[in-house]
Amino acid sequence: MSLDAGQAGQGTPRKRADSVRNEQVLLAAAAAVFVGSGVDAPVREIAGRAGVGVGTIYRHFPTRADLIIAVYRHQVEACAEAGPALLANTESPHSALGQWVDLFVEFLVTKHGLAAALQNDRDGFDALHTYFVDRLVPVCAHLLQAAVAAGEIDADIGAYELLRGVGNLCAGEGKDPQYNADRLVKLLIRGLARPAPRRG
Amino acid sequence: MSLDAGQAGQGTPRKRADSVRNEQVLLAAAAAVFVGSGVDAPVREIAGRAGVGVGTIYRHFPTRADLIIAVYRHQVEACAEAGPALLANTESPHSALGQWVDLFVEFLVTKHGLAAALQNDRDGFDALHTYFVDRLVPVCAHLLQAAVAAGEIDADIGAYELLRGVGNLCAGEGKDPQYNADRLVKLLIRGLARPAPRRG
DNA sequence: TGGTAAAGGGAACGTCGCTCCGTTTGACTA
DNA sequence: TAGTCAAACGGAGCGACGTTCCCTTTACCA
Repeated sequence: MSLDAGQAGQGTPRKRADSVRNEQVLLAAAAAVFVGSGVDAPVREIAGRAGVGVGTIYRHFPTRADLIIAVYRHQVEACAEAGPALLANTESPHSALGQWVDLFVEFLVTKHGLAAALQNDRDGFDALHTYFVDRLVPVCAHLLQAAVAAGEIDADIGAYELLRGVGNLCAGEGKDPQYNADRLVKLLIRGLARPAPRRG
Repeated sequence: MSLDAGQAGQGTPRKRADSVRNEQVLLAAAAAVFVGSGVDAPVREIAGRAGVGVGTIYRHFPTRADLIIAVYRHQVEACAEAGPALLANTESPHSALGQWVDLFVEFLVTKHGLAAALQNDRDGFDALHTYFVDRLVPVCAHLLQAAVAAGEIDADIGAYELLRGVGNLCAGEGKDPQYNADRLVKLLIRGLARPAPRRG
């Protein structure tokens, strides 16, 4: 096994600054391209958007699966961190929940691509899936809780249940032009809202 | 819908002889290549095996889905016709059943490829699927019946059930090197056999 | 048997994933 | 601060692919 990584700060911080910067840029570019063109998007498109050469991509992510996995973890993390941030910056918790679910839906594109890319590696996929569940369910639960506390929604749905439902709504998205998952998800979230007290 | 095909023999038999011959050759070649290299096999490989140019393939089957559908129908038909033939030419009906299931398994490669190629067209796929069931279940039932009549197997399994079971055993075949569907199918068929009467 | 439209064949084009290697650059040392 | 050097970069280039285009061949009918 190689302990070469230079984060423990033994004597020499190995990673060059431009390298770590490019890795971040690549993850962001790949995420955007996946959402726009699917996970089968050409490598050159990702490189172009990131403003780097294709060689750089292959240096950081030797296989397409490596790239997808990295984007996936990156997005799980970003999605998880966005939850509390949205809650803090948005007046209504229910609205924050809606915005957060939008992020979640975008991210599902990568997740579904991941499943296709890891057909061979059931174990690897399962590991990433439990990571995904463990990381995001609490965030969603937190948002739900806040909305309940604010009296905006009822407390009759669980976080896992909601995420699972949204995920299922997005299954097969993009295949059938008749089917628009986004719209259905929006409706679902709107349906969570407690009816406003009648005025009169 | 186009009724252009020239089989009703109005005035002029439109189709040229070499055209129909090449179409048959192409279907056979494509079927063989699909089994050997999967449904994503290069067009040139199919053309090469058929001994024709790539242009000829595109003339007959403008899209890959067209080709796969045609191979699929062709194989369903061939598989259906092979049932009675095997029964007539093989001493033991149970053995005939085994050989027939081998054909069926080969054919499943195309069927699974079909599902992938027709993601957009759920209706088209469903139509082909019911065609497949309607055509092959009776053939399988006939083989089972013969084996039962010969006292080689028990009558406790239905044709649909058996085909479904074989189909499920073959799901995901080729992805995981640990998993060999062929072997399991063989075991399943062998398991149908009635134990030979004890001697002694 | 000759004319003709259908069918065939395959070179050629554009795109893709991926590699390879000359060039650039960040980081460490003297 | 200047010099050194390995790590990182970029993109031309390779081989393989799907698809098209057009010239050649051929089966059919009068």
